[in-house]
Amino acid sequence: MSLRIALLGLLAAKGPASGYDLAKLFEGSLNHVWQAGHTQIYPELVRMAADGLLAVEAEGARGRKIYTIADEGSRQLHDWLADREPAVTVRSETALQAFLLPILDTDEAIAAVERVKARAQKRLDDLKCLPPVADNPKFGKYALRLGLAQTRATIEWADETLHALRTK
Amino acid sequence: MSLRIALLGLLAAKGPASGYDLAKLFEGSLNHVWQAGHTQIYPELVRMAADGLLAVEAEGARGRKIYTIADEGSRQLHDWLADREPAVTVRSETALQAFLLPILDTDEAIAAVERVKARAQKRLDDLKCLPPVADNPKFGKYALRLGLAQTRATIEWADETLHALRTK
DNA sequence: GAGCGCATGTAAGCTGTTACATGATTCT
DNA sequence: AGAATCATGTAACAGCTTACATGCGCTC
Repeated sequence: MSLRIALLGLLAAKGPASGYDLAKLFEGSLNHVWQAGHTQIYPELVRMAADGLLAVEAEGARGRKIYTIADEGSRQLHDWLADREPAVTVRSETALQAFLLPILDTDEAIAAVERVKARAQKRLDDLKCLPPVADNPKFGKYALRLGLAQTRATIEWADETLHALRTK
Repeated sequence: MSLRIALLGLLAAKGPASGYDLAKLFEGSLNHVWQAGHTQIYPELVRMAADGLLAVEAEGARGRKIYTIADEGSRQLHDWLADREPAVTVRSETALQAFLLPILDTDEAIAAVERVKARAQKRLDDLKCLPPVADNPKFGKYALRLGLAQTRATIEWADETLHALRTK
């Protein structure tokens, strides 16, 4: 379901696009928020068109199809954004490692937390140089700030945890 | 894979337990870190026993099986914790809503962010009264702090975003 | 015309969810 | 005795990943 919303959102932000375009856009903009590869995107677009959420605007060389958002698609996108209570299924390997940290002895635990910190640092850097979505700086702005805030929180947790591990 | 680790970790923390015990423990402790219901846990335990990660210590009334962690299980748990670079597949409906916020007009957007904030607030409260895992306060301590830090970051983001939306 | 990147797709397999099924104990 | 809840499971389906397949268009 959320994959549909993500695709509708990208089409709303960028206008008509092919599956390939959307897959690229996905990677460059939504990646820190939702993930999907082309193998998931292509068939989903077909289903969405069959369900009347998208229209095929044009068909070009080598089967390239340009999709546009249809009225029903806009409607569902808007309704989801305005009404949906977001589901909160957390599945974080990082948090799982944090949970089980006491199983390791101190120096192994320190190494593990250092790894978490390094990753978060890298992510922070990546987020800082994300390009705007379809030259439309509004889109993604709030999600970017949310990502930054949460990543900074992770780094602070790592520092605090390293300190606790080292002074015990 | 991570489900196995979570189950191994709980068995390491708590000692011998049945599938039902583990499902309850999961819900009460790991829920903010990883999710799994009994329909996923029961068959996984059977497979883990078949793979030699667990041993069936006893079989009681109505098919109740008590699992213990086997040496191979301990080994795999330790190796995963010590070596595994945690995968970072983010799939957050909240972040997706944040991403697409500009599609809504201002008052709808404000309402959506208010909802996010209320949920985060509730989660914060829930986290604060989590019981210790199997009377073992070490386990889950670090993950709890990580959850708190990230949830607080979300609340701060919501406040900042509400302010931005209201003064424009 | 050979090689490389572009662009689209299919298929098998794994993970996770929802719905259903069933017998055992405990409570009233 | 009947109802609730404990405890274990199965089956169908939805969502996602990995691996494979293929053909077009451009460049050298």
